[in-house]
Amino acid sequence: MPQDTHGDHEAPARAEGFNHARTAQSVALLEDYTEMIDDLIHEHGEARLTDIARLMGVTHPTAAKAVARLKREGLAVSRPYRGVFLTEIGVAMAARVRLRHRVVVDLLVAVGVPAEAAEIDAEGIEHHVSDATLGAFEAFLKARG
Amino acid sequence: MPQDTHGDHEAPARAEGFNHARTAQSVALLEDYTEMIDDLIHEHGEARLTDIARLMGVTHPTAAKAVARLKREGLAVSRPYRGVFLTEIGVAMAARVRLRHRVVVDLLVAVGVPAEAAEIDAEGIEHHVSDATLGAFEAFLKARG
DNA sequence: CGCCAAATGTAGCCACGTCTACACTTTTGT
DNA sequence: ACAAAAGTGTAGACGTGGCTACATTTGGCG
Ligand SMILES: [Mn+2]
Ligand SMILES: [Mn+2]
Ligand SMILES: [Mn+2]
Ligand SMILES: [Mn+2]
Repeated sequence: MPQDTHGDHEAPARAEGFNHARTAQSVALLEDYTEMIDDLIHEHGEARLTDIARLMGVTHPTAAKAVARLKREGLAVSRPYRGVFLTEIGVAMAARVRLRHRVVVDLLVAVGVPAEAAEIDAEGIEHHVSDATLGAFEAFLKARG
Repeated sequence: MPQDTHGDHEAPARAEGFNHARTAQSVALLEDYTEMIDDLIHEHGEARLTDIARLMGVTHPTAAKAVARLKREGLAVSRPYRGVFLTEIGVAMAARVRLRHRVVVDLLVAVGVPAEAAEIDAEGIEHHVSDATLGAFEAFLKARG
């Protein structure tokens, strides 16, 4: 993972995209989990670890470690054997991530990608869409009606 | 990384996108390095480890490990203290990856993303673009002239 | 030719994300 | 109320991708 001691100090222009991609990847997991937890809370009133794990397609210890990282980074809170909840920051991230996810799917569909492929690919693509790109996507979609 | 023992055996539909993204990420590094090595060979006749490292934005031991993985997976060959070369499979991957990279950048630009952001974001996005999506991108671009 | 700088190899550290296996707690059902 | 089932915690293993530090080889140059 991007242990990111610094690394960027004199990277050639060519390397910029790679460094960005590495950074994006390191937050992708946080984004997916916060969005998922937010979804579960809205749908079932709480986010149980088992449900998180099942829907993320991982085993429960993997989800537990992810939640531990969310807590460490101030995005979530939880007490032993109880559900997981998002902090204010976590909720904000979830909202941002959900919007971007939807925009990406819509953009893909708008340019002709089949809905099913759009959903699947968007799950990975979304984490690499910068604000500039997101803005362009929104403008493109708006100009389409 | 996707240690992928199997995992997918009874994943709910919701998890499919996440599993795909994890798999894509596990080959992203191979794709970027093969493309870079191919670039260097075309530009300088050979791909030296130091150049690979510098252009990828990592230290040379990191690049060395990546090359070791490329060799292990049958994508590259090299002898100690000499340059790195791609196998037939490696060359094929590089060609495929380069095409997809270009199509992604073109698509982004076509929908209004600034060129600079398009280049940077494409470096991450490309690895999550399925064949179906790539085909749709190409069709969209063609229909634009 | 021989030396020195640059390139490459290698060892070893760390953080992460995944898993299995097992321990413990909570909930459920009779 | 208690036993069984389900959920959760935790330890430990593994592969990966970063890094630093140091050893070795190559190659160019005086
Ligand atoms: Mn995602
Ligand atoms: Mn998403
Ligand atoms: Mn890339
Ligand atoms: Mn690329």
